Amino acid sequence: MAEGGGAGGTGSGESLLFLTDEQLRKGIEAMFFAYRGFTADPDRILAEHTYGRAHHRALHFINRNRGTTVNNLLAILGVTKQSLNRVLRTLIVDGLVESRVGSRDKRERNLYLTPSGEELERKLSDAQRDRMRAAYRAAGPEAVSGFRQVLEAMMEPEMRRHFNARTDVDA
Amino acid sequence: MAEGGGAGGTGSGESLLFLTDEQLRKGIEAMFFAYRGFTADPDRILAEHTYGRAHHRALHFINRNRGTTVNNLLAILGVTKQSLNRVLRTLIVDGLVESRVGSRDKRERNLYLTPSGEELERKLSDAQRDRMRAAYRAAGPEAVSGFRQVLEAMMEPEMRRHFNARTDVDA
DNA sequence: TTGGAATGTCAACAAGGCTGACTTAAAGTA
DNA sequence: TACTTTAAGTCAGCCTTGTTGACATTCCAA
Repeated sequence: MAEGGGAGGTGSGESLLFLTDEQLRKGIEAMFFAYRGFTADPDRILAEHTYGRAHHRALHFINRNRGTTVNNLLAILGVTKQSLNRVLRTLIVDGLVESRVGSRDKRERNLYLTPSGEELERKLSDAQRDRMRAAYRAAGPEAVSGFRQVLEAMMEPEMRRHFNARTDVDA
Repeated sequence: MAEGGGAGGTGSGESLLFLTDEQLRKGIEAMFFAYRGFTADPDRILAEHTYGRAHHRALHFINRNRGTTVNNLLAILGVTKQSLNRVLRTLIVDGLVESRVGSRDKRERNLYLTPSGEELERKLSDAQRDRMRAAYRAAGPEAVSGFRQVLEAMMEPEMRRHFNARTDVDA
């Protein structure tokens, strides 16, 4: 199965045969429907807290890049600072995120989750990981590898950089 | 690789070993970053037309299910009728979508793309398929199969039904 | 003929994007 | 030292797209 399906290939593994319009459109729809499933569980939890997806994203990436600066978070999330700031402010006021003045550069703010911030992040993350785990199990390890390869190839180069960047910078 | 990695398995192919917290979190981030890439090209085109993603989705699914009813579209898109109606109205006024009274049931409206609706749909779709094609090529046919399997497993059952439903109902 | 289904519309609201302008503080530089 | 740049935060206003709730119309079917 790995190489020669049968018909098409010239032998160099180009395999253009499966890239039909229909195949590509099905891939597009798969992304659309799957993304809805992907966000469904966290969305339900967030609604109980009057938070939205934007809060989830902030919590997620602060947790993954502890001590990250606002500017770095901006680059990862790809939104304007006004938009992020609105979300960040509520998280800070609600005591889920702590903003510490940078030690090296005092203009910067380093962001951390507080214990209750970690608690909500874990709750959201648990729900999302449960679904991801179930999907991975259903599809099997080989499928997971392919899944990751296609997703990575689909990213904008700038985002791929962030994706592959070392988490847990801390410094 | 498909079966015995080495360590973990009891032999019954459970393969729990790769489902670490880190693996799952990377999968989550991959979905996030990839979805941004997935929508980036159509978004740029839509901005020129003062349309948004909601318009794109409507055009896409009307094109795929020609003659679909509003109710069916509602179920596929998973939004309220008021929300869809706002988008649909602008597309009808702008002459991209035609709404015909149902012949069997005159309460229903069957939706079709007009020639200019098809033109915009194709433009958006071309851009999105180009990226999908590039990702598929970069990852290879086996990866594509895995990609599709994981995405399908991630959908809500209701959405999976729509995903697997026959397109081009027309009737 | 009456009830319910499908559609459409109005109003009001919220989340979360955006732009633009501006302030403050710190750091870098000429 | 004086000027410029950078990081962060804020205010105001706008847009899209989602939500509820109320209500009118049409028309099928019991």
